[in-house]
Amino acid sequence: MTADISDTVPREDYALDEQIGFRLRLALQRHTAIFFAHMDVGLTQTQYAVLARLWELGESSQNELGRSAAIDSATIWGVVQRLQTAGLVATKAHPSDKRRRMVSLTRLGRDTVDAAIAKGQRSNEETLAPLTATERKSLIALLGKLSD
Amino acid sequence: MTADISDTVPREDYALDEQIGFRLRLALQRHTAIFFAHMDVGLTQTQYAVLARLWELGESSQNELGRSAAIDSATIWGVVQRLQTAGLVATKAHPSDKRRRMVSLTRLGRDTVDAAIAKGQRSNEETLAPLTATERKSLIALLGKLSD
DNA sequence: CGCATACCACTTGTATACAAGTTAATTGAC
DNA sequence: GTCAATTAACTTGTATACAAGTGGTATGCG
Repeated sequence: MTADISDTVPREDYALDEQIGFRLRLALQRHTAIFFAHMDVGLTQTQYAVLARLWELGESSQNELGRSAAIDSATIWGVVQRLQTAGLVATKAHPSDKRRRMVSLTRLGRDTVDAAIAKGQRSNEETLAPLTATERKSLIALLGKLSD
Repeated sequence: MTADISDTVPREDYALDEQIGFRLRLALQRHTAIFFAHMDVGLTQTQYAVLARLWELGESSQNELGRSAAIDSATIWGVVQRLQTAGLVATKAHPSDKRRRMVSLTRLGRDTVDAAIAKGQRSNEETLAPLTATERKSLIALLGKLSD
């Protein structure tokens, strides 16, 4: 009669600090602070992601754009609104599909994202600064496995 | 006269998909979905983190509790309010420091967190399922290096 | 063709997240 | 002991994030 090993493991050690959700939140939190410090143009990470995708994709519908940046349709609506108010994107009706709202970069949006991408890369570098090149690749790969 | 190598790297490859912030957001997003699927008691990740810390720390002041779970004072206020409304925590004045609001688990809160910790661990397992045991340790360690 | 199904934009409601600032209480330097 | 600096709780405002649902539009299948 041996006790189940699980009875001997102090549960409190695993309640929070070793949980992936908490660790991810801490890491993202630190990156968020670094990102804002670099992004003097006033873009949030979400807005940056949308502009970067738009820069890659060219014109696309609002929901399609949201999906490509992992932003649901309720959230992308507000993001596009604010980017439009800021003059960074323009919207127009789709020529044949009346449901679709096509979003594209304005000239100002292109200039902004041109500068922002360099800043995004620098914040990326700073966030990853504690890691070696090998560790960075490893981390990116492991995160990729989690969300693919 | 050779061109700078940086001029030849296609910038778009690094605009978003290879950036740590975006990867962290995707991974956390997937974990959030898994967490909610397991957490049938209606706790959010933040509420879970606060209850788990309270369970570890015992009674503590509101801001102290927030700091221990990496939640700023504006956010912890609302979290504690909602937990109190749900009857999971109780608050009282600090005996000597009139500024402090002491937060503690109620009996219901203890029972809830007892059950929730097991669910949190299962969601942790499911999120990490794509990784081997070695990879899991590696990921946790790398994330730790980013936010320590 | 006609209709069930799916999709798009949008809305509502709840819950973080964080900057910036207010008020009351405490503390440390002198 | 006094006062400047700090801290705790709270407030306001902005920006995600996501569930759930609405209404208009498109589409595929019988």
